[in-house]
Amino acid sequence: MKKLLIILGPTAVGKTDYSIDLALKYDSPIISCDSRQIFKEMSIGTAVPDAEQLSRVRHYFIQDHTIHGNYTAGKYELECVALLEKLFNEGHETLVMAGGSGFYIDAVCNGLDDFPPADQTLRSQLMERLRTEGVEPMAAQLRALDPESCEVIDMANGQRVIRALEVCLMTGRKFSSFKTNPLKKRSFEIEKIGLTRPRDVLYERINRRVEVMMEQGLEEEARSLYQWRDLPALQTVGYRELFDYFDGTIPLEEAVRIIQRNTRHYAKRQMTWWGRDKSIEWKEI
RNA sequence: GGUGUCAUAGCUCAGUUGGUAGAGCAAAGGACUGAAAAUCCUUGUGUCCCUGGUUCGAUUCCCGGUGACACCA
Repeated sequence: MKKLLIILGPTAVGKTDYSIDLALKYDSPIISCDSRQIFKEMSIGTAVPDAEQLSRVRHYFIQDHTIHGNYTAGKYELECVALLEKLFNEGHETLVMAGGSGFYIDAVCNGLDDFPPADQTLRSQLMERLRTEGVEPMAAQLRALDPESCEVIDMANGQRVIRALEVCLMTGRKFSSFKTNPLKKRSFEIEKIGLTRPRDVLYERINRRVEVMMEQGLEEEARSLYQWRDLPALQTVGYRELFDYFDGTIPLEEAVRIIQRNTRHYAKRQMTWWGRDKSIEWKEI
């Protein structure tokens, strides 16, 4: 049986080096599963593998999409599963996947339901409403259209309410009616290995890595992307904080400190996401 | 050596006219179906430096320690 070996873990834990060793061992390319390293416009702040690492193993989904294309987990599921099928058909027995985007990993492992993708015009209208009216009126509208959803989704979460509302409005069907949780059958076996480190060690690595990013020129990279700051792809730790600095809202030192803190928070959220996945075999490195 | 000030959460500090305490920052826990590095929810973690005294009761007042800082020698 063909096998997909997934290396996951919080940011800065050391997935890149670990997965390269593993890929060499299995003579596999690395299929990245990272919602930000996928963008070609970003590199320092997303900590993509460096040229030397990329030359040792063929990588997929590293800097091969644009921030202007509103990429989503749904697209990733389609593209990634298609790629996996192709590579397995070419003869690979084991394929190595590595990344920290839990939602993307689950999309590949279990599949997403067949919700319609967002309509950008409607999406921006709803976002504008959220900005001006707040969540409550929109939550009330959703409650009227789809009471079942209100039981399940967090009605204080503007993003979730918008998404559910937009599906209801687009299709005339209840958002909840799409949600059937059918585990999609994959033609390969899946093994998940979670890399972990003691919390204090991980936080130390994160703090240090942010400093290194600054030395490598993160500020310049962010400046070159400043004009696109409103794109979803740029709602990313390491960039937004510098955008605030460019605005003059906060001093540079403060921005760096907040990048470090937000990265720590992000790592913690990743661990929470994986906490309930009992199929992960954890390894302290 | 002398005098003075201070000692409270991980950090910086507030406060209790004596009834065992709260802000900011940091942190912890959780949710998650096409923005997911996003978005949202919840939570105060404490020998109030240590002995002893006064008191029904001391983190608070008093004596004595210890430590830090400042000034004077």
